[in-house]
Amino acid sequence: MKCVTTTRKPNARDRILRTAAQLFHERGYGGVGINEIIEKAETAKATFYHHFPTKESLCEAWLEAAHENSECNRQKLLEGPGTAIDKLDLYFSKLGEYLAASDFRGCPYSNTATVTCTGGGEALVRQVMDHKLSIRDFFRKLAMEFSGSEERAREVGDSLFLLYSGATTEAQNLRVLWPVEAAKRTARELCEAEKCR
Amino acid sequence: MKCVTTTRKPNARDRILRTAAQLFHERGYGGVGINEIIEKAETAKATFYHHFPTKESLCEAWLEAAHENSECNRQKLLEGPGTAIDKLDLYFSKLGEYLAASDFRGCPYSNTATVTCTGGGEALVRQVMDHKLSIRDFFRKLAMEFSGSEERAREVGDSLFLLYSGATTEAQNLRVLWPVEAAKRTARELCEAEKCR
DNA sequence: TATAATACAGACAGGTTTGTCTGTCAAAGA
DNA sequence: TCTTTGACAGACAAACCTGTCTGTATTATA
Repeated sequence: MKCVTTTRKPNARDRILRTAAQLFHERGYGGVGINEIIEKAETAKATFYHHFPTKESLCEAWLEAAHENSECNRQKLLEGPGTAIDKLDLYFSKLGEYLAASDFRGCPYSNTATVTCTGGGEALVRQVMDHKLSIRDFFRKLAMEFSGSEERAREVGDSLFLLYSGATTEAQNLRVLWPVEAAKRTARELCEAEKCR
Repeated sequence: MKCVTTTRKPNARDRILRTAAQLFHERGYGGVGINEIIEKAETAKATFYHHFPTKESLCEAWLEAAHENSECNRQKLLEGPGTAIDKLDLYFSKLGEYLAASDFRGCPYSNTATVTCTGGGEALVRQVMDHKLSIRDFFRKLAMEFSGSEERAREVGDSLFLLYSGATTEAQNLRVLWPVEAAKRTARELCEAEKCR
């Protein structure tokens, strides 16, 4: 029943998903068509629609895979060594590397949300929200390390979350890295101010 | 030569620009076609292309008009009464009202930038940058009021700018107002921390 | 060996998009 | 009065888009 181990060609579904991930990230969900995806993935249209009922379902699969990956990275960072400030520093450094490497394409979720706001896509909207709230939670957990109360940690976590989001957005708009550096610095200042509260 | 005073019908160009502004803001540049614009503006396609050589030029005109308006508002706020903290509070309050009133459509410039990243549009990219840098400057000027040095004002201004951007982005993604409230609170904390530095 | 699943190729439908073009009409100014 | 200008109507082209469909080939498993 399930398509478990049985595949004889290099797996068309994976090729499609990988190709779509790259193209969607580079040019956005609306900027890439099915035809280009299947062409670059070297597959047939019938094969595509065998694995994905619609283009939107491909988008969902892409965002879901990306979300699992990013959440795993945040989890590893949380569980790793170092203080919260160290981890924040590392997180923003990695963010800068990621943005520069992807030619300042910004956050795939935010970018997708701006395109799919109209025309149904309720599942996509939900996915974007879940991802964002997961990142918000990550910063909240970090803030727990140095904030007095849980309530205060929520506040500080939200501050860090906004700095992260703003840095990502404006690095994309301005195609520069200073927003990430500014966010990193502000985050550090925020944490230090919090410790002597 | 110039189209100065002479118009006999209620001015088709204005109608097109006004209609486009509304539709672009509601559904994004890529989500609205020429046909819908001219239909809702009750004009003809030939008239449209008489005033705007391309769809992109219409987008430029839209963003330019919006930029002038928003810059004027910021200037008035800067010149108005009250402390910098008062002005920041007011600014974020107005931002929340704006986002809620426009059904959390976020920043038109950022939204446009995600769509037009590919396919030329060098002028549009420049317009987005100019707008963003103008807002950055606004926060920098506010920070000058309570920051010790000009250098420090630049840093604090950037922090505020990122909070603003993050709040706008995440209010759009999550369709809620708390990011704006969190940004307002963090901005206030930042200012107060700066004063006793 | 037979079956079922996966893959391929590519035509096709029906819709959208931007932009061009032809031609008519009304009114302001020379 | 005549010319110019802006506006109107709408057909049309050419390119895209998503999704359907027919038909064939390969291969693992029952």
